[in-house]
Amino acid sequence: MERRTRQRDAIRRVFEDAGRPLGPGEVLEAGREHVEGLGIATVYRTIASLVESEWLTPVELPGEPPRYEVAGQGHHHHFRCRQCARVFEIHGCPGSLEHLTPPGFSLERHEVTLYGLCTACVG
Amino acid sequence: MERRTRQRDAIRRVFEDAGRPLGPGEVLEAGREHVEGLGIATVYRTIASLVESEWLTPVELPGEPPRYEVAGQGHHHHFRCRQCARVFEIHGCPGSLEHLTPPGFSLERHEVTLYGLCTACVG
DNA sequence: ATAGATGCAAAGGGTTTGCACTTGA
DNA sequence: TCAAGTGCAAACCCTTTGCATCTAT
Repeated sequence: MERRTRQRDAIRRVFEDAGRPLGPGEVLEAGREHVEGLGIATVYRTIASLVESEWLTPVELPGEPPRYEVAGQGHHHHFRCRQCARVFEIHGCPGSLEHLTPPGFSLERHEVTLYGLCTACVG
Repeated sequence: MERRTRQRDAIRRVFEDAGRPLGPGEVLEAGREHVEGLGIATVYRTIASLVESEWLTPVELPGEPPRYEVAGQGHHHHFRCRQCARVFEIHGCPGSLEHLTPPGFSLERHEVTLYGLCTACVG
């Protein structure tokens, strides 16, 4: 992926405007407002290319298909609202979890997902 | 699912012997050592039934199809080996993660997954 | 005897790929 | 110009479902 196309521009725009992790279906829907007739295959291929070039980062939550967010935000975790299903970034980390690692195992990284209600849904 | 069958017995046996979360493919493979010709559809149907009756609990890790483990083990987390892809139970928990929760959000539960190498793969 | 359970094969749903057409440089 | 990029449709992979057969009770 080297050329600049309407489709690629639209897809990047969609992620920048969203400011939260998006799935391929959401990208297709939003992208079609910029490029009529945008195809799902192009969305998948462009996402794969943007992940490859590290412009996007995959966001994988348990039991859900992958979402993607703009890369370069450093180590962080996510909070998923059980009411509206939106995913938010959490700027904080429980820190080293070495003390949970079984003897003889080697810890390399961790994932933490919080669940509950977001501000909008707590009311 | 009410009747006792060779297939159902074999599948429960497989989970009890494994002592770790298994996916449908692993269950099929191991189950065929007890019941020749065991079908994948039976595995899926039996797992669904055992989850329904709360004998099994789904284990969902980020970006992977669900595994299942014998229920009733209380709150715990998992460690996934990046080498052999097996998943192990961790008996421990970082504790309350309230301090990571954004203001105005309500925390209900959390998931933690550790990644690295298991004892067998560290060597 | 008979309703539940099984195995096969076909159907689904989301993702990937092949291919001819379009388009950016 | 002409290879990269796109859209369509078919292929894929894993999971679910329909249906005839088998079997536990």
